[in-house]
Amino acid sequence: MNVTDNKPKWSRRKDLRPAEIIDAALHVFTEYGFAATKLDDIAKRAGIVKGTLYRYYDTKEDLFRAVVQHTIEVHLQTIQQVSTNFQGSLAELVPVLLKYAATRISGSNVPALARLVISESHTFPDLARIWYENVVSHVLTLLTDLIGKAQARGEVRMGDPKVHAFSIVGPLVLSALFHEMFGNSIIHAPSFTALAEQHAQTVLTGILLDPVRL
Amino acid sequence: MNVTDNKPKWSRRKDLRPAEIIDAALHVFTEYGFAATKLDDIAKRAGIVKGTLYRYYDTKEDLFRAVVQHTIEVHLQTIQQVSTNFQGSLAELVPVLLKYAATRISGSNVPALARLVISESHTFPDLARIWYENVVSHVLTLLTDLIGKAQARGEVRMGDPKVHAFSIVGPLVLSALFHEMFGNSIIHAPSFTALAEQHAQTVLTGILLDPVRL
Amino acid sequence: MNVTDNKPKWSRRKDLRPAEIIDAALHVFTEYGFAATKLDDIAKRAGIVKGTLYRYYDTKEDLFRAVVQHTIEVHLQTIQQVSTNFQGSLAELVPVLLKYAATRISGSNVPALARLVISESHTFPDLARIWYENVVSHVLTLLTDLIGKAQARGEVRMGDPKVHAFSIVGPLVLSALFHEMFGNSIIHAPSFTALAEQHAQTVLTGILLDPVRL
Amino acid sequence: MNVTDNKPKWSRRKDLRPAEIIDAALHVFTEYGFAATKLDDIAKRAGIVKGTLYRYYDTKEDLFRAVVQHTIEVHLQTIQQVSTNFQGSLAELVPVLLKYAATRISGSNVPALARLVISESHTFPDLARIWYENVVSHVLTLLTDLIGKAQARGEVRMGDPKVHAFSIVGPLVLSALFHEMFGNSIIHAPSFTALAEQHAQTVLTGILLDPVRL
DNA sequence: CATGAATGAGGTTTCATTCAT
DNA sequence: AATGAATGAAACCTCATTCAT
Repeated sequence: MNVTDNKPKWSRRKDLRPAEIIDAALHVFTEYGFAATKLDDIAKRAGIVKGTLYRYYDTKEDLFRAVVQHTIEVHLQTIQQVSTNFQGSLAELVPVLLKYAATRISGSNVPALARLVISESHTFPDLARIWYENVVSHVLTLLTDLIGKAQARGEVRMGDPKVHAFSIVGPLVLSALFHEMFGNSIIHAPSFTALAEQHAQTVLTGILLDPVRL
Repeated sequence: MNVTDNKPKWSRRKDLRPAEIIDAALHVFTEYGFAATKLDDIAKRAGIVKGTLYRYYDTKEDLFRAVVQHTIEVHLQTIQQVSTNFQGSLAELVPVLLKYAATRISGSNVPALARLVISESHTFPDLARIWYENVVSHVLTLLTDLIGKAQARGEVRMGDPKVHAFSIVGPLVLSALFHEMFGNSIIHAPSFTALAEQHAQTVLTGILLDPVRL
Repeated sequence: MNVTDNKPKWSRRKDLRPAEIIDAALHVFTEYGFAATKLDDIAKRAGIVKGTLYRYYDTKEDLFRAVVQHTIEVHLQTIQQVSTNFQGSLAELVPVLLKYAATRISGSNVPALARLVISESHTFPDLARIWYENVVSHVLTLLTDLIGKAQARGEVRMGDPKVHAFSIVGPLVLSALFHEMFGNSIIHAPSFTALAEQHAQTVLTGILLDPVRL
Repeated sequence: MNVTDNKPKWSRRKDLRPAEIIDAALHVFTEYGFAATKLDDIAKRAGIVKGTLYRYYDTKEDLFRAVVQHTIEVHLQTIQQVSTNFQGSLAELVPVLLKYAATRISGSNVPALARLVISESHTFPDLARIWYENVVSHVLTLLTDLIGKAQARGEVRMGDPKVHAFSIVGPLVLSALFHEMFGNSIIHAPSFTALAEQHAQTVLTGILLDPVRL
């Protein structure tokens, strides 16, 4: 409501924080996980020495939290723009959203960050919650709202809107997980865009009551 | 003090130890991840001392591999039975399979193990491959084969069978991931069984050419 | 308590540390041997803590090699000076060389180092080779060259020059070994200088064809 | 003097002690040294398990002492026979003794044992003393006695008989040390027998006042 | 501010020794 | 008498953190 208070409270002085450190740390943390990451490696990658890290972050844990929160924050803007600006029916949104997500996922660090948050969700449950509240819930709320309205208009089959939302995004998440775990060389998972297109048609056919025009 | 207090300091249980160690190690590894797990904790949980671990596993890494492989092997039997014994159409299989998976997932350690393999897939790519070959590929192959045959009979819409398979199982995997990451207390994700039922109808409607009877 | 007690916990002495560590390590290694030496003892003797050792040497083995090589290098200069500068006949060299060696041996760490290299020659054959090439072969080559020339001039009896060299230095080496093994308290081995003098006369008489002037 | 008390007091129940253990232990101890030797390796080599060793020796140290003492004891008989039976002049003894020693050294475990005793002489000074009293002193006493008598008869030059003894045996000891440290492959040390023969002539020429007949 | 030498707690691993079988 | 599973006390080594420079 307050114009000056629409940013999440976990956002911190990003102005002073050298982006090099966050970048380096994100890379190393996603590569090795929290416990196996050495501050020396982060420092080396950031072009500084270990001791200098302590000018910016008091502990390894602080740095880790900052990395996750900062990276989320960056993507948060995109998510919020999409979710607030979009005005349209579910049938219009789903293909666009899946396609958009598919193109954004390729080459981004979102899947790697997601894997990191998954990995450390037991050790850092607060980060899991931040991830949920700032990333997951936005997408789910956008979808469930649309689904609920469409159900009220008689356009979408009955059923838990949340389940429908899972039906929509689940396959794409699974695909991202595949690429993260097995890479491109090990298995032949469907490409993000191919999956987005085909699954959009499938799931819309599955949930719309009158999917004639798809 | 007590004359009858002649209980031994320890007992020899060579045959039972491995299972007890694997159990304890699975618990601690899934709780803390590979790097943050202390062998002392595993030993304590297994009711032995640290040194005894080394009679059974040469290194921490060996123990970790044994835990993952052993746990996979246990579930492998179930997976193979289901995938080899099932004979039926896709329309019959999907609801049964999703429901079966949903009930098996609850209270099992499969999601925790999956999370562990996801977490360590960069550090132990060979384990990721084992997971893929023994768990993932069985399910995918079962589904893509059925889908391909159904497409040949004109029962299922065209499209990459692998994408269809992702459309089928993706939401359930996402649901399991939710419960692993956020637990039951933090968010209200749909229950496994509710999701399985509703999504089965959705996805079958979405891919079958003549889903009248669903 | 004391207001003026602001002495630092430690000081940085990067340039001095290696020598101090080598000194301490040489002492402890020669006292206990490689395997029985504890890095804690070396660190304590060097006035640092165990972890600091690893800023300078990656492993215990690396430190050991450095100790041996460094100590050899120090004495190498002396050996090379003597062997290259000396110009004279065998009859002149032998008494001087033995006497010089006898005085240098007393109170030096050469016998202790030799004992160490002997002890670990099976575990570190490369160090045995370094010892041979840098210490032993210099002396042997110097002697065998002189002996060969003297034989060519008809001054020295026929026979393998290498055996003659052994005849010259063997007793002094044995004497050093005695002092290392049994110390001064246990047995009454001849003093280095007495042995050097008497044996020089003996061996020269033994190998020279015309030892009138001895 | 007492007929029933002419064996050294450190000789222990060799009757009950399995020779296999001593043999195995001697091999492993001489290969790795005391500290780096694992009882498991000794046991494996002896065809038993580690626990069984403790039926015969209370500690690793006890076993080590037994190995050294037993091996010394075996060679002691030879030494005593030679030193007590030999009756002759120094000029007769030296070539025979050196040649005999040279042939016995090749292929025997005496040099290896000597290296072991040298290595551990700081850790086990009592064993160094046993070695001295039972091996070294016998040879030295034999030689110094003969030298002293020969000097009294005017056959041998003046000088400390002990130094003369060192002049006699030093080169052979050095040669044995060479073979132990560097092996046959690394360097070309003189053969034991060649050295024994040539050095015998050298040293006798060196110390005899009238070495015409050599 | 930045550096990097130094710390010290803690982890994995080894192995002599014990003891139930 | 023999076994070998189990112990537990170190040992080597790592690395987040501190602090003199």
